[in-house]
Amino acid sequence: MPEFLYNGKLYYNPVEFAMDRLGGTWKMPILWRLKDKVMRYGELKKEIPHITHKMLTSQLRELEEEGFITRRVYPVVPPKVEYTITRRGQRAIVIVEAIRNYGLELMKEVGVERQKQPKSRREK
Amino acid sequence: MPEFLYNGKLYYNPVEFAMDRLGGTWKMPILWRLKDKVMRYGELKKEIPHITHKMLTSQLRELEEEGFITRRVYPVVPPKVEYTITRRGQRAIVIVEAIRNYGLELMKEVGVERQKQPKSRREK
DNA sequence: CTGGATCCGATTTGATACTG
DNA sequence: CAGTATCAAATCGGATCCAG
Repeated sequence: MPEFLYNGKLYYNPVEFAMDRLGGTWKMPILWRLKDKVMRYGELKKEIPHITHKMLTSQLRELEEEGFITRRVYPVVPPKVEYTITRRGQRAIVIVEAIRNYGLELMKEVGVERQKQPKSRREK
Repeated sequence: MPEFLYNGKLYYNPVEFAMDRLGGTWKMPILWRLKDKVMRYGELKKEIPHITHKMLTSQLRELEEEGFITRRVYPVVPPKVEYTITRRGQRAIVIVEAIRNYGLELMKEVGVERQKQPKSRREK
């Protein structure tokens, strides 16, 4: 069994190492949004409705630290910050996509019902 | 944004759905061990040295509930229980393998050092 | 040998208030 | 608009004990 240290943390296998970087509820959804476009903080917040402010900022920080996205601050007021996916992030998208497709497959298999949005009351 | 209920829990996207079933520190390593062989509880425990009793049993239960493995009890004393991967589990292995390879790639990229095992003191 | 139950500390997350 | 700080709630994980 491989076993190694990285940034002071002990990992037992490559899966754990990868999941420590991409896992959790929000990192992959965030990366997915940045897949093919630059986005501002507020745009991400709108497109991922249930994420809290705290989680969005903390997950963006971690993704940045690990080199999956870059953060660009424009020195204007009010502040403007753009997030862009990096080459490493693009590589991760391949995995996210595989997991996403697998999730869809699994949902079909177990018969998950998509929530119907009432016609005249769409999510804001 | 899709959004759906399954077993009383709310999910926001397919990635989250998949990760809820395969995520966590131990589920993929367990599945990985069962990839091509039937194993008893004690064998799994030995091959995944750092997992605790509690985590191994709880993760095996969840994998079973979600249909990734089957549990076969032999009515003997002392008890003998075998765990086998299912077709659904085999399908998941494809994903585990993708993540595993990605993890290895990432480790190389960031320069993770594998722990060298001293020649005469191998892990038991 | 396998596994359930309990206790308890550590870690994660959410809500809220405050800032330039 | 974007971000930080703080506190409380919830979840997770490890250690331990008991049981068939």
